[in-house]
Amino acid sequence: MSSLPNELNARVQAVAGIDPELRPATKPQFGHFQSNVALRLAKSQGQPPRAVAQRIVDQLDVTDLCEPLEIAGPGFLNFRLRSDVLARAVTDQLAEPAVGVQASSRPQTVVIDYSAPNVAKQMHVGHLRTTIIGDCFNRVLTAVGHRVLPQNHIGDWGTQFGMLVEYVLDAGVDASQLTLPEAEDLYKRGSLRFREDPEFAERARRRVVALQSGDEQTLTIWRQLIEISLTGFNAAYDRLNVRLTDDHLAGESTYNDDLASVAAELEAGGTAVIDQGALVVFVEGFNAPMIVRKSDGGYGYSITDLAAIRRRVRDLHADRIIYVTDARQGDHFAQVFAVARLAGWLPDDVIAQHVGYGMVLGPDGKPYKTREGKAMLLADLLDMAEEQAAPPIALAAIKYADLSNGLNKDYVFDVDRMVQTTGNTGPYLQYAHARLFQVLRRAEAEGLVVEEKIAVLAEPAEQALALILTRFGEVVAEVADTLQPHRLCGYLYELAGALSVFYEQCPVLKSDGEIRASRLALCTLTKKVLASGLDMLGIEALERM
RNA sequence: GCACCCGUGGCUCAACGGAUAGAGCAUCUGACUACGGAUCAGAAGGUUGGGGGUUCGAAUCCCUCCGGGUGCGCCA
Repeated sequence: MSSLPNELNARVQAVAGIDPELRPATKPQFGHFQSNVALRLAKSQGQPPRAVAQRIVDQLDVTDLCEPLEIAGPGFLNFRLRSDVLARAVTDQLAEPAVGVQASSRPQTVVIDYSAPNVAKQMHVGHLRTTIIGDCFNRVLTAVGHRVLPQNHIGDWGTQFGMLVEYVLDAGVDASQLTLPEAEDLYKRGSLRFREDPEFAERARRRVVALQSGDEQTLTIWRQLIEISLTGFNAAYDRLNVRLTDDHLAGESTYNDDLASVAAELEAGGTAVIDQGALVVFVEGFNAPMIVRKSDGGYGYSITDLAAIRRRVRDLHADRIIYVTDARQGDHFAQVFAVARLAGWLPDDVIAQHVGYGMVLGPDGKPYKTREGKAMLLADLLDMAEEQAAPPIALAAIKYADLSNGLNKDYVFDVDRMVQTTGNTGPYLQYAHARLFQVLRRAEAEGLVVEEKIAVLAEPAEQALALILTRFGEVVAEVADTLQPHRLCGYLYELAGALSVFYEQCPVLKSDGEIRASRLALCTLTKKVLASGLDMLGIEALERM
């Protein structure tokens, strides 16, 4: 079924001839929806905007949906829905299991590449963002009916593992018994020794060869390092309450066996050429070529991304591939996509997009570092927040702070601000939900039957709330399309605000009859929409706080 | 040198080319012993970094300058 705004939009379009671009009214006195269609038509029709507007109003019959139309200002059309129409809309919405979220008319297979921590290293601030954002995309896209395939492209391959394995053997430790922080410590000590001890460096290089040629002892230690890293990662994912599991692992090593054929295919097709001893692809618009194979015969980092694209399209049948990484990798991915298109691995009908996020800044407005200048650990950030609030609230605070700003912007990690229960914060939304839960629980305890019908919508506060509720589906669809979670955040915040006003002005339990029944149903719908929206953000809708 | 991102009240952020640029925090004033006051109502606070241009209309698009950040062959 089409939503009310869509229905209205279509009817106005039928009369006006162009898309009226119906939008929620910017102010209450402008009604519920506004259109500037007359302003846009005025020039081509050679008439004053208000005259054009009048002509549209004369020809338009929407009396079954709206109050009489108004022409305002320079020629805006203002629409106000009839309260019975609005009441029916929210009643219908309440009856839907998805409370207004529509399944996409064109379901896709969507690969989302996110999180991607490095083996033998703990997760840090950067991983916090990619993991939270990727998880949100996963939830939103799943909610609108797409088949989502998360891909955790962990850093489990590369020359550094030669060094690490060699150091583990030297130190005589049992890699299977390490914790992740201990492994990271070994990694750091190994790197140091690699730089200072030429003899060790030479052995480490030979160890890389052993790893690549499948030496059993080397592989065993390598696998143990991965295993203990996964234990650490999964603990972090549990704590973050994100949906990533081992099923979504597809680390760099996954594509190892593909690299030779990727390089060969590029070279055979003439896409890649030898330049200064390296196999590279020159792409128009980039001032440096993409390195496919280095002059020493090793592969560059981009080739793994190419191999991954090839598989994601060929084997996973992706219609859309989304990369959630640091904004600084924007150029890199633009180039990888361009090469993949040239090579034919990324057909025109498959969307590939890089969603770059900004940095997390410390209180000083600079990239968040520890006192020693290292990247802040993810676990430490969570600890800081949990000093200020209970874990589910602290987590909501962090996630909401991350998702409620434009993704491409840097943001300041200010714990005190994020855990506030007032203003545009995660806890404020949780509070709104908990309040509703309590009201409904009391209603139940008092033996009130919560009817699933909103019959009366007389008060402005009720109407305002109902109107916002009906917009839920389109907001979710928009976020699925534009990948801008802050729009969903803004919507939910607006909803919670309208709820507070309603709650203040319209007694629920203290009213009675049809009014009470309607208000209880309105509360039920609001609670469901809040819970659904919060869930898409990866935030737990608490019943009590 | 080339490219990308950002610049909006004291602070943190919104605004799909449309009406008087919206919220929150902080500040000030209020709200029935209050269905959860972890709330709500109100006040004050703006030349949207500067300057040009396009448009009936620009925070938004174009040009230019300033300021901050980032990326640009063999690290990922």
